[in-house]
Amino acid sequence: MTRQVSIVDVAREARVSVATASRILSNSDYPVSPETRARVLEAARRLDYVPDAFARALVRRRTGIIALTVHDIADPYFAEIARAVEDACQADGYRALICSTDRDPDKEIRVIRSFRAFRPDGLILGGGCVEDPAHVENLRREIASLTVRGTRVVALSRHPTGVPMVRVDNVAVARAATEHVISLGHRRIACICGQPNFTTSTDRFEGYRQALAAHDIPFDPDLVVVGWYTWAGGYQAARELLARGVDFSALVASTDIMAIGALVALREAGIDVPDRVSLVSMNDLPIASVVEPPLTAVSFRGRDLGALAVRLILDALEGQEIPQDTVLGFELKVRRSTRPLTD
Amino acid sequence: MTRQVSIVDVAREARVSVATASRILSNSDYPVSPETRARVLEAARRLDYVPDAFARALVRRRTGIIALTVHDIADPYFAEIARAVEDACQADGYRALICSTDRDPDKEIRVIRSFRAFRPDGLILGGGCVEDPAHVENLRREIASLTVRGTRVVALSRHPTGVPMVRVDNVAVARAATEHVISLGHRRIACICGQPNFTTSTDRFEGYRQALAAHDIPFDPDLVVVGWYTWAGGYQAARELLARGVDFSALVASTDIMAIGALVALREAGIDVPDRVSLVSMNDLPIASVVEPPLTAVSFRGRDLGALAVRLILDALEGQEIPQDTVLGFELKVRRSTRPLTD
DNA sequence: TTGTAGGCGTTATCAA
DNA sequence: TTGATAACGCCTACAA
Repeated sequence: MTRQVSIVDVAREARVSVATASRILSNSDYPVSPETRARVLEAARRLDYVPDAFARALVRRRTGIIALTVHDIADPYFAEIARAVEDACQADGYRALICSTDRDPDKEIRVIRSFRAFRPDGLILGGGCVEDPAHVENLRREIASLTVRGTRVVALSRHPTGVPMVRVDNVAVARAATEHVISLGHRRIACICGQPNFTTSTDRFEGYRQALAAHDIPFDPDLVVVGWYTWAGGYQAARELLARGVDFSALVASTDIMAIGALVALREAGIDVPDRVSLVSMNDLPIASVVEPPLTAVSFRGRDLGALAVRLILDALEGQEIPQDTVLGFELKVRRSTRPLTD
Repeated sequence: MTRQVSIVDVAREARVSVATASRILSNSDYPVSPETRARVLEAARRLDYVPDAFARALVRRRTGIIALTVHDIADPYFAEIARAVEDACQADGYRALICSTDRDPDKEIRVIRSFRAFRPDGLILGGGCVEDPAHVENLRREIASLTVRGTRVVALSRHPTGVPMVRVDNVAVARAATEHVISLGHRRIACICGQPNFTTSTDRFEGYRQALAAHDIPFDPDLVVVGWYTWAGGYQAARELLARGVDFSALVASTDIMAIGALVALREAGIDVPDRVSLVSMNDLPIASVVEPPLTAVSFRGRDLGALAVRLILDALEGQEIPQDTVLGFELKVRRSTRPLTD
């Protein structure tokens, strides 16, 4: 294990001072003669020199790192976001540092705290936020100590901590999904929600309620069931719903993944989608259009959220003012999992 | 934007020297009196001190970073691996630095090169490798310059660069998949392969051929079709196969994702799975058991690969010798997408 | 048990 | 246009 080749080696090899070598190798705009430049570049190439990001960060007070928290990188929704963030970072010479929080408030705090050691230039909070005042306060404090050091923070969902947001309006998303089945004549509309207390869950539940209210459909708590944001969660939730023996002709699922789980449960129970139950979901991940039947879904692009968040962080780093709340659009994609209510 | 709180501040606050503060804060085993320790810890807490990972890495010559290349973090297979790597890292105080290469050799080189700036303690090559001699040589060189500096490298697939591997035997995996349908009486067995020249693709294709040969089934190139490792790739490939008008009663897909794409294409063409065509895939991601019909698949856990790779890297960092080739097992999961050949 | 001081690789400030 | 040199924040001999 040899010592790494440093700028000192390059300077010596090119017979210039470290200062000169640095000016060239860090492509500063400091004037330097073409011959020296060529000599240094050549020396660096010959020695296969790669600047040390750590040493550089130490003096520049810029790390080139954008940290990203997600609930679970193995969840396709967050994987997409991560990919978008990664791409946007790469395009600007930044690196993404990704960590999963498992929707665990304590872990979220730990993760962000451990990010602090890396003095990231930016932090993107990818997942929804637990709406517990104590947690929000902890989070706020943790974020503040990053902000103070210059880290720009952006959240990809409604966020009670007050950080700038890039997001979709999840209330509107869920309302659109619910109104779609209402427009098809459905009145007994069940709903699979995510775990309560998360911004995303409460917003989507709220959208469901708003849609019902807007059409004078009485709210029936028996039609609402809660589950984890996984396909197993959707499966379980649908089973619970069926076990209740309540009557419903449409089902609004909070995410594609849960919808797919619910689809399996319905199929197992011999309930045809869409003949007996219309199923509508949200997100519209690629998988949603591949299952049978392809899912009607309110579609929005997680990719765009991630990419834009990076964009805003880079802008902020340049000193620009960034908007407090950027709300992206969505679109209903009608496929074969929903149909008009008959009989 | 204030200056970050450094160990100097903590030392001053606790009225000790920086050295003493460091000894406590870096939990070295250097003896230090309980009172001083308490005072320093308290000061650190009060000041909300978090050691600077960059400064620390600079002097320790350990960064606590394990880099990971994947073909695409948004591909569920790699997302699982990433998650496993992340978890294993976190458990030991390491951080994962993840980058997608898009199966582009040039990008792979660029990514690894850019990793070098971070002097990672470990590098995991998550995806299959292009078997082009020139690329392998470039890769080998890039890897060598990391190794020289102490980075431990592990690949998660057969790797012509000679780095230690943690992998499944993809030849055997594909053979098992193919032999399963053979055992069901199928003889006209089509195959959807990944892009050629990748270790994974060639291995799985080889396994398919071996199985045929072992059962005296003639190899028919018309039954082999190539596609991208995406569901769209599987869809296209299946369409191409159908367009050829060749007769087949079983289809071996190289991955679950491709199998799902193929399933859609078959369904669109009015071909029932498994009644008219038996479909078998490899990997067995969660989604494989959720589609209709649930897929028969050769199952192995990407999670295990990732977790073990981290384990080996940490061992190597401790000075242990690590095995050159660790081959993990697999298992055939028979579900409803395959059935005996009738008539 | 504690403190002093040198150095990790880089950039930036100042002089030349 | 170039070159010394002092930081950046931390750890670790070596001294006390």
